[in-house]
Amino acid sequence: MRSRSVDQTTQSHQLRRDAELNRQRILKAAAEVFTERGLGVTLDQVAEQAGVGVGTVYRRFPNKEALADALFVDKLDQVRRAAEAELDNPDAWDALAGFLEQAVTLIAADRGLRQILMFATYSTDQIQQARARLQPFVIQLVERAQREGVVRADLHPSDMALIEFMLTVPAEYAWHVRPSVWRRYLTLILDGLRPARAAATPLPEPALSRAELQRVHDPDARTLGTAGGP
Amino acid sequence: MRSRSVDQTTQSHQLRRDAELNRQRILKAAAEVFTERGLGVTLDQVAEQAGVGVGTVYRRFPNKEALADALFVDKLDQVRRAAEAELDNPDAWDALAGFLEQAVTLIAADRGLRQILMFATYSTDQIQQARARLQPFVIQLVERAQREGVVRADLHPSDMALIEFMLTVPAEYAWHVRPSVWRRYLTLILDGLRPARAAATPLPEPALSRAELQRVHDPDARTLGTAGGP
Amino acid sequence: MRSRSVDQTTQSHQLRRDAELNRQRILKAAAEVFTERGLGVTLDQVAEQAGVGVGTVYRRFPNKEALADALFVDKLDQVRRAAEAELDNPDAWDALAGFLEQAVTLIAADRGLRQILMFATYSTDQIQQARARLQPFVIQLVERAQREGVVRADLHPSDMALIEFMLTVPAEYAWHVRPSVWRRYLTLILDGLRPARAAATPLPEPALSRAELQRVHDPDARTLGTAGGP
Amino acid sequence: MRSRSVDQTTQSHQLRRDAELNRQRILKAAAEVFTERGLGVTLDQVAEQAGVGVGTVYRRFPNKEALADALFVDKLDQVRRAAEAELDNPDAWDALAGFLEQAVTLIAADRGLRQILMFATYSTDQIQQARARLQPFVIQLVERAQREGVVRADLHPSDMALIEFMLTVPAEYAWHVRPSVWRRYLTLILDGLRPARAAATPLPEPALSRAELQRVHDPDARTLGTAGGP
DNA sequence: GATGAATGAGTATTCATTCAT
DNA sequence: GATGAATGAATACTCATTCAT
Repeated sequence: MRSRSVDQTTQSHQLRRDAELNRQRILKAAAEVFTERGLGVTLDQVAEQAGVGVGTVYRRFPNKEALADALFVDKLDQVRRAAEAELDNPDAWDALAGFLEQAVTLIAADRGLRQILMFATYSTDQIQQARARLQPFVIQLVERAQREGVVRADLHPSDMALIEFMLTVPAEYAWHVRPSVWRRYLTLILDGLRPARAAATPLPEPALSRAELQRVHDPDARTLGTAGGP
Repeated sequence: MRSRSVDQTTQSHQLRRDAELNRQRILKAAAEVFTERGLGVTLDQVAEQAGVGVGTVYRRFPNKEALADALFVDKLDQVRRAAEAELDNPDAWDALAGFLEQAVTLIAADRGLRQILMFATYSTDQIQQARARLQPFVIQLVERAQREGVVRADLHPSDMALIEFMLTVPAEYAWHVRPSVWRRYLTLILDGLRPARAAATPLPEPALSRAELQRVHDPDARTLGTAGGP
Repeated sequence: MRSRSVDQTTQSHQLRRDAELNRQRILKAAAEVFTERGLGVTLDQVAEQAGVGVGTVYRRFPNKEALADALFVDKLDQVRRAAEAELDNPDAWDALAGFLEQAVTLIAADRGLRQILMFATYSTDQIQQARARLQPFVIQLVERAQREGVVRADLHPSDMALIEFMLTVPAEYAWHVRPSVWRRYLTLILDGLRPARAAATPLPEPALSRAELQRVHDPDARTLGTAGGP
Repeated sequence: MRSRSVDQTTQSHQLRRDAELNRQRILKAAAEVFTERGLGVTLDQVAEQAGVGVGTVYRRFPNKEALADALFVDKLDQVRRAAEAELDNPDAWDALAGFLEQAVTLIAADRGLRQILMFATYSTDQIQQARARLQPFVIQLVERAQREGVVRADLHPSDMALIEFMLTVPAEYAWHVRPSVWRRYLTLILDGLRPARAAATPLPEPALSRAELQRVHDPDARTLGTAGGP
């Protein structure tokens, strides 16, 4: 039935299409408002942005967390595609480094996601599965580099995730003053990942200046109030 | 020192002392509950732990944020003392590395602080001043190491803070399963800080296992709900 | 009877039959879920149990209340049949007592109905009519008993309904610990209905024990929250 | 300290007095709105009636149920006083009957309470204690009557509560058309409580007329919607 | 100064009902 | 007719902050 690809005319499919459309709208809206204003936003705000009623959001996602998880799953799959693509890179080191860069680029662009990384439930089935889909590619990237001796031997594939998360910090921290500063620290870490090296790789970004440090947190965007930590 | 300087009526003296005592009690209580339960606790809880009324907390600190900032200032001063102490270390590299380790140890032990680092206002006068007090020591540590050629030349003193914050991530992330795992990443970064090196320093902690990754977020301790992000 | 009367296109005939089938399905489903979980269930749950969409429920019944009323009408008709049957009982007293017992048995078995009795609209036309259908039989039962002097003279037929409703209370109250305890109070009331009597009829059930009283309300089943009372 | 009765001047007492005053205001308001509109009212509505903020209500009572329980405890204590008073009645039967009448009068006057009787948690400590305070007096009333042979021998003290609850039904049912009709059924039950009797006691109220039956439920006051059953 | 009582805006979530497909 | 997606008003409860005592 579904294999007739383009032409789907049954009524129930019609409905599903509408519903799916709304689901996409909601995810898009959530990505937007989470990115702009962080996880603290109301699902009402998400609904408004999506142009649907709150009830609709709740019909698709049992609660805020589930919505955040869905976004996370989406992003994990994008990261997987990046890993997959880098496997084609003939240079094992470039592949690994390129993967990290792309992964952090994806994550660092999305403020909501950066928070999700710290707060989301990592035990959701959905997330477990997305993680499982990503894992093999990362393992290949790491093991190939180790086989070729271009990365330190004691690096473990699971370190990759932590490194990505760590690089999230400069991105979040300097979001308002210099969002790209995380590349400086990526270079630093990459230098740490080498088994041995003759010289330091020049850091690609200047450090945050004193002035930048002072403007680090945009007062408008901040709120500490009811912040329930993990 | 303070108890002798100015001559005032015993009455007001008493009051000042009481007030200061209360201030200390509140800070101590806040450190405790923030550490145990994160920034999400109510000020009523802080007040209760301190054995004072909420009103008293508000008399000492204009709002919750200011209290968090004060704790941060406290911690910055501890970090300063660590930096100061490491200046006596005859080995410039050991001094720098030792400082980083101590700094992260101080920060990583304190859950509330880890959250403050992501959420607190960094532009408070108090914080600016504490930062200013710390800065010269860090500069000395970095510059001495650079002078002796034991650290990469393009490291900037302000990088140190970002590195500390980054290492906060594995600490926070793996808090329930292996709080010490951040040392693994400290070693990695230290290797990255070297100007050149013949071999990789063995990583001191095993990577998070698959099982640990699954238990990363303690469901009891998590809450996303009204989490107001920065 | 209905299948023969009017001659219509098979089409519309079919539709009517389907519609009636659905109506029955919905009533059955409603009876089931109301009985199991009380009136608090959503109409979505009723629809699901019936295997139809919510929209279909609303096509058959203008709102939740109307559905409840329909169930009540159903039950009233069952009660009517009980009354009708008892008219054949040669003993006027036994007929009256037997009717009460059967009526309460019917009502007490159904949790949703017990709640409907407190909350439903009693002025619906449907209900008025069902009541009207029942009334003559009750009148006969009462008047025969009075004529034979086996029941107090000042009993009014309309008292019967109130007595049934009253007996609903022990049934609802002790639902989790001893659903049959209402028989104790039926006996008590029957003794009160006698014009005169030489002795008390032994009560058929023990009173609720202290332990039973404490378990009266099953914490799992209770909810007060948004309970909209009458 | 407190024994100095009238003159209390310590500050903390001052505050307690205010708080207690508000507590009383809230209880009074709750009794009023519960009585008028049933348990379905919002605590916001209770707060408004009391002239305080919702927060204040929640400061005194953790939730709606606790407030309802508190009212119930209050009422149980009034019932206890009624029982206590009736012990002085030289006629054992009159005492028992008088107690029932007073108890139902107290309960039937309060619509919220009638609902609480069906929905409240009966396992609260507060309620257990209030019940424990009442129990001995009821036992005395029943046992004295049994000793004197004026009540049926198999009546159990715990029956008294159920009888009161049962009589709540006509009160609730006929609330808008004839709130006093429950007396008719009290008489009936009292006749049932006698060990033997020569004649029926004339029922003190006429039965509900057909017209009254039709007006039984005030459409304004009804709501079925989210009614969560017990 | 200290207290803790009071406040009320704010939030996640539910569910009866409507309506486009 | 049937479906189930969409709606959004309504509700219980929290907590940072203020202020009377």
